[in-house]
Amino acid sequence: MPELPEVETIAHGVDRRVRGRRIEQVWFTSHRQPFKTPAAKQARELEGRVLLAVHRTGKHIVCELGRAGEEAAGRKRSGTAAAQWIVHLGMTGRLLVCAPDAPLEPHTHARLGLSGGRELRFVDPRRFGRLEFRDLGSAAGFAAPGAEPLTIDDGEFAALFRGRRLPIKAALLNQTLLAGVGNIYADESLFRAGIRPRRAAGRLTRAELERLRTGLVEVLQAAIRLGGSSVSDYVDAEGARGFFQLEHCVYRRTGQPCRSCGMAIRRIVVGGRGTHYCPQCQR
DNA sequence: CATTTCACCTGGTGGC
DNA sequence: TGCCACCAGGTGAAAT
Repeated sequence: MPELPEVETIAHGVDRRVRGRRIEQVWFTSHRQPFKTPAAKQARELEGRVLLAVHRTGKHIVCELGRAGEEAAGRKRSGTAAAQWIVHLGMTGRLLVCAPDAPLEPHTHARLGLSGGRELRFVDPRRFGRLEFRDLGSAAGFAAPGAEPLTIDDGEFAALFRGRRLPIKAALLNQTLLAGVGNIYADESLFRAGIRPRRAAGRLTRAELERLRTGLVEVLQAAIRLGGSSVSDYVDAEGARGFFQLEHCVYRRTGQPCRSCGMAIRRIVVGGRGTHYCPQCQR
């Protein structure tokens, strides 16, 4: 479900609600699929640690953790992290902060009981999400392989696609090139830049690449401002929907008139993913 | 190596 | 109402 703007919204919301809290109890209610680190090890490692900060890297949510037994840091200060809990939401994952007596939703795989009486819950019907624990004493901190779309400059952006023959749409989705772009924002940024999704990535002109980077940054920032896109069931850390789906120009608008020229939006398949574009505005 | 396809899961929707 | 095909915000392994 979530791409960069949705993950950013969730990470920020979780951070505000859990920063400085201690993880007092851990329940992992599923023992297959979502655990990149074995469930028992995660449960053992998480218990007693303080949540220092929560932030986004690519599509990953990174929870910075203090040492077990460390003093709760309070809401403002954040000490040096000793470990990380890394959450990837896959297609349908949700990370929620709620009251401990809130009804337990189906497919709740993890519950962290926090000091101050709230719970952090991981819910994921399709189980494409992943939970990982990292001890920073023995492993490096999490780093997404791809570049951050919000901060990369035009030169680096152009270099990502040089010599590549795959469709630009598929290249945008490749997380080892850019971290955080998914199906919605790939389609929306290509519309803003006036570029057909099937164009070979390495064949785009310098001017087109600049329009693409600018369009991508603008669409991601606009989506973050509106709390992300709620296409079906996406909600943020407190269960609120986003509103950027109302601003989509092409994504899931097959057959509807282009907001710019009125021509019917077309749907094709590129790289195995549903892809939407305006045949008039995108060349 | 670069690129494409498919499997992994469950649930919602729309046609008949 | 029921059944079925198709669709889905992601990724990584296997095949080409």
